Amino acid sequence: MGRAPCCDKANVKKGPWSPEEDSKLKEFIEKYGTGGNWIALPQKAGLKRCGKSCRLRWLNYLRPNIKHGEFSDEEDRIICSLFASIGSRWSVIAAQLPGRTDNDIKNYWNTKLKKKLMGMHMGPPRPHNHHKNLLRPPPFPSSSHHNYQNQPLIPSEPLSSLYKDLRNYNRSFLGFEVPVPLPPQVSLTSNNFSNISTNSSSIFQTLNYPAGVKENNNNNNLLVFGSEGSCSTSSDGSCNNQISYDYCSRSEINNIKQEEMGFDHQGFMMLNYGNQWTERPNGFYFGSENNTLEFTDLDEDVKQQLISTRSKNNYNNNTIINESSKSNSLLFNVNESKTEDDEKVMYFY
DNA sequence: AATCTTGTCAACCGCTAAAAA
DNA sequence: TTTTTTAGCGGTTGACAAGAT
Repeated sequence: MGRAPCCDKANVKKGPWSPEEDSKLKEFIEKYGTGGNWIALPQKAGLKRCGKSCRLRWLNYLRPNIKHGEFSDEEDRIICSLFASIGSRWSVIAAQLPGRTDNDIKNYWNTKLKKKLMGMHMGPPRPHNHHKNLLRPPPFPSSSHHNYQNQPLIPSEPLSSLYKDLRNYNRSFLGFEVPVPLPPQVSLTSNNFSNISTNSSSIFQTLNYPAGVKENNNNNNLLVFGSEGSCSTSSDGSCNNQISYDYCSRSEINNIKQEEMGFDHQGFMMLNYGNQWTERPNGFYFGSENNTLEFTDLDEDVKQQLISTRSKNNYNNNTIINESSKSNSLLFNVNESKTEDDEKVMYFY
């Protein structure tokens, strides 16, 4: 037989914590610690709460050195960089931000940061009926009681050439062209993945270049970051918002059709140019020139996590790789570059 | 002023891997 | 070895606040 049940589910309090409960929990843990056993703790501390609830309350709110309030630009940058590289692994991201909890970062990303980035790339609404049949409202947030139907999701001028191309395919695409130089001589397999940490300084680049990508110095790559626009709508009207990205060459884009992609896209973008978050010629930017997240700056355990995640994947040519089986995680749609003459284009949806 | 819409965030839910019996 | 629970994680909910109409 297994363990005894943790608590009498019918007899535990739920909902917001009172100040009295908070002080009971805080005092108990400060005096006796958790003892590595959250299940036994509430009874010992005189709380009618589930151990799980106590743990969450302590970790997210009561424990010392928790930072509340505004996130700094530096924190924004780290969150965005890591999210771009590893997706919604909030605990890993939180490990890089002392005093911040995974819950906090998750909430911040979902309610503010995502929109903040979006806002940087969305200009004023176009004239009435312009591209009426093409543009869609933003797909997030997923919460069913929100209604974004009337908000514009239209890029600033000039539209990227890619966007114009894709109009021909009647796709709902919002993206921007950005020069993203490829690192020199990236030629990866799952076996030598770890080698790249010495070749490429930015984790953004380090983790995104698929196997077989060759050197490219024309600085004409595209990185787009955002949400899936096809937005499978459930019965209650909510959307599943999947952040994902694509990598492919421009010649592939010119031939691509919506059905072949499997989904259409709406996106916003962050980019990394010359190993730095940098300004785009038309004026929008994220981060600053001397303010980049280096792979080598990361904790060893984070590096290992990133590497092991990547190593699990199969890098055969022209395969679609799911980075994680969990919902709302990054979806890798990796297409091998065809020739060295192709312009390499990286999309980040 | 009343009502409706949208934003925020603490807390809960459900899943998975690991641990315990 | 099998069964059951726990710990930890990420996704989602819902109460409340703030803003818009």
